Amino acid sequence: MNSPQERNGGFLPDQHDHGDCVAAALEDATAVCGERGVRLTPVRRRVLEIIWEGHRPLGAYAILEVLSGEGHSPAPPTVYRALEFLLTQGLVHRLSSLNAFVGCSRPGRPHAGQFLLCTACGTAAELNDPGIERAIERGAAAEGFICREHTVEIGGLCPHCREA
Amino acid sequence: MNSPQERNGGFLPDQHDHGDCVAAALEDATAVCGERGVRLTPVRRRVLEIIWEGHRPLGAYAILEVLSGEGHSPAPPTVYRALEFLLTQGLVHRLSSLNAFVGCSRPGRPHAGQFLLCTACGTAAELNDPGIERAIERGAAAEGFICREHTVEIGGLCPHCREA
DNA sequence: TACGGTAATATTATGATATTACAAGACAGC
DNA sequence: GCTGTCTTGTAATATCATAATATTACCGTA
Repeated sequence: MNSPQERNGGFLPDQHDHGDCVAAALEDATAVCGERGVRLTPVRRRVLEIIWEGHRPLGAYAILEVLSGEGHSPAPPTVYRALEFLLTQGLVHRLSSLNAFVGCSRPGRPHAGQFLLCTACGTAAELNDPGIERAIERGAAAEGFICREHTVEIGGLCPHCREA
Repeated sequence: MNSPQERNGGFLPDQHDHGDCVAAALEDATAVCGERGVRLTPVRRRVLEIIWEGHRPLGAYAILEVLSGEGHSPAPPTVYRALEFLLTQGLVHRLSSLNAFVGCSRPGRPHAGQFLLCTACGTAAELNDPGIERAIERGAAAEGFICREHTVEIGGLCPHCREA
């Protein structure tokens, strides 16, 4: 298995073995939580799994709906709490331009990341591009601004959809 | 007066003549709308003015509240419609990380921009930094992604607040 | 196995943001 | 002044998120 730091955050072929993605993500999450002594409870684990079931960002209420179809119908705060936990642990990212959540492809330590969002098929890819980070840092510094966090979300067409 | 392309989007001194900012923004907006044959109606003009009354992003319901204090109490759709018009004409920007709107310091043609958002005082500055845009373009291209639009919102401390 | 402490979840309600659908009014061009 | 179009008003509702409080599960201790 890949270490958490190396997992592919890019666009994958349609036919990739997605079960592996989910399994690897859960394995990483279990490891990370274990190291930190925090608990990946059933709700948290299931929410993470639901998010990983597609490579596309999912809204909190979509997650809620999946859970409701499983005999277990939590109220919004339960899902939001699970999401908050996963965000804090750096296991998922929140995309503010979509009000949605996506699995982190490089769990281990919280980080900002940059996201490519395909407007045609809805899939997302995560970058952690030092060039972008440097450019932002430099642009901010030129205004005398101290950068603490950033949101970078790029809409467009993924490699699969650009052809269609 | 500055041309629309040249207006300062950065952090201004506290004591700058803010009346001039507002006046200039409205003048630009009037010119831009005139050229395009679209109507800067009283509601639209007033919403733009309210947004420009501070250099900090304002939520739709905050705008609504200001309007309500003026004897004129429109419902949310009126404000959202005015905002949509202003967005379309490139006169304001929407900041998704804040669910708020801020005046565009470079009206004339719609563009994405990058935003520095001070978490201490709430002011915003607009960049249009070719370095950031190039870095994003390059990062996206490396994944085979065609970039159509981007959201870049940077949280941190503005020059005034970094000292306090 | 009872106890107390802590973390997690459930429940209820509400706040905040945004949109839909349709009716009524204002305006420009003829 | 008509006529068609653009704009605004109005009511209802959808969507996203959190507050406040209560309850339950789990853990260590004895």
